[in-house]
Amino acid sequence: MGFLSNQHWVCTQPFGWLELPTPSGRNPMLVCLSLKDALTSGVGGLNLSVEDLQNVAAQLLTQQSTEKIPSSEETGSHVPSGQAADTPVPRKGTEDLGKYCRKKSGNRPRSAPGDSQTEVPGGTVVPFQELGSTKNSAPSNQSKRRGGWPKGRKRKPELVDMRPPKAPATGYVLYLNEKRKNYKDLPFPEVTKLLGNEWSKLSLEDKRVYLVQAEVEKKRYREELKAYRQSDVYQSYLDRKRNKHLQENGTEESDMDATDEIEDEDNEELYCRICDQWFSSLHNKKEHLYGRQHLLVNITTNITRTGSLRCRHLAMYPCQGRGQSISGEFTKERLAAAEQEGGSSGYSLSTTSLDESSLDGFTPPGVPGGKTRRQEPGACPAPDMTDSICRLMTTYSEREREIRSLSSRLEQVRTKNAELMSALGELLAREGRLNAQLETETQLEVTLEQQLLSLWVLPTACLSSANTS
DNA sequence: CCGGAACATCTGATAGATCA
DNA sequence: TGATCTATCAGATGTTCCGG
Repeated sequence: MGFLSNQHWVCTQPFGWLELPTPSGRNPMLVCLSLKDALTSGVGGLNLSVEDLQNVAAQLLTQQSTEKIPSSEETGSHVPSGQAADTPVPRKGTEDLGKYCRKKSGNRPRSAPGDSQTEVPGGTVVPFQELGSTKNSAPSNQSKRRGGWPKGRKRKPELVDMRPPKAPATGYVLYLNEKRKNYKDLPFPEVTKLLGNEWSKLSLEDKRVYLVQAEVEKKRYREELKAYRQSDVYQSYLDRKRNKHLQENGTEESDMDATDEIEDEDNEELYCRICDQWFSSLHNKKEHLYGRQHLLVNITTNITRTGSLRCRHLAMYPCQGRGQSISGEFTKERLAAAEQEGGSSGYSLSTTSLDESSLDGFTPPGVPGGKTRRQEPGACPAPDMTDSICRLMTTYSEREREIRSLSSRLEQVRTKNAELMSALGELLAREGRLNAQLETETQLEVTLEQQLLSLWVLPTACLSSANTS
């Protein structure tokens, strides 16, 4: 959603506040616009110039980089005054939302899709509770306390002969393990906070090392789990359990657990071609598709192709979209449909979502079947648009470099500032000490002068008495 | 379908249960 | 009774499951 300010359109989704220059002559009314819409509904459809599009992208970049810099207040904000000055509700699909939810509810939120790791199912699905972990056997109303072993807990696992395989560590955990050594003197929660912060600031490229390791871990786990489930020990345990359930409830319990799905999970449906990531469920993948990370990857990796396709489209149908509502919501259904389409046609979601698919609803008069347009041969090259896209990309990278160098400069200045402040503190302390010393010595001087004076009194008295005698 | 709860990973200290 | 074992706690991230 967005609104029209004096000079700018301000929109909040999907990247937060985003300012667009107000096109001249546009009716100043409430306008619903997201960046995705701006991009997907076409420059022509929005009546936006190429410069406008560049502005949008530049702002997107700035905002993206701003979020990477810790002290965002110093880099300026797109949030209008009075808006969310204290604790704004983070957007869905961002890591901040996770922190917000945790803070608010004191509980753990769902994963942030944008930060999804390449997790594959089977991670924590062993029937742990039933098999032996005693964690869940604790009374639910038991108040939390530090340490100790609550009464009523079982001490030994039911399956002592064979333990289920250890669940695989995620990329984040692997990162924690490696970096934790560097902070041995800090308490555990402090280190976790620190490293959690670092992890969320890490680029995808930097995370990749750990994610790959996590993937190996996961494969190991899946193999071990499979072996575990096929073991005699486990089978006999299942039999015992089934019999027990039969005796207690009169019905046979299904021994199906999540590990049964292991064989089926290597499924293309769970793979995101754009981000090269696997997901453990369609649900997780869907969450990822709506997330910022996915969209940003889309934009950066496909904008060139998108530009050429779009300009081809616009060149063919120059009037398309003019005067249309720009509030076209980029619905989840459309995203999902676009992704499906991408799967079947070889196009990625990004390609479809950012160009053709989003225009499908705008079939120009007299052109039946919008989708057939994209196969239209002999489209015009529209070189000016391509140039603009190239310029946009250049601006993109220049801004990023600039922001990076400014960030590092800021860091240096801060360090220097801290050093100066510390030196100033020392000097002030020294000044205080010297002042105190001066005062002491002044007092001493006065005392000495008095003593000297009193010493002079005796000889003078003696001399005067001798003279008189 | 969505949101929330539960639980997994990591380390190390600690308290309480259990066993010889 | 002492030694040993194990849950719990801290915080962050990620996954899975379940109920509305």
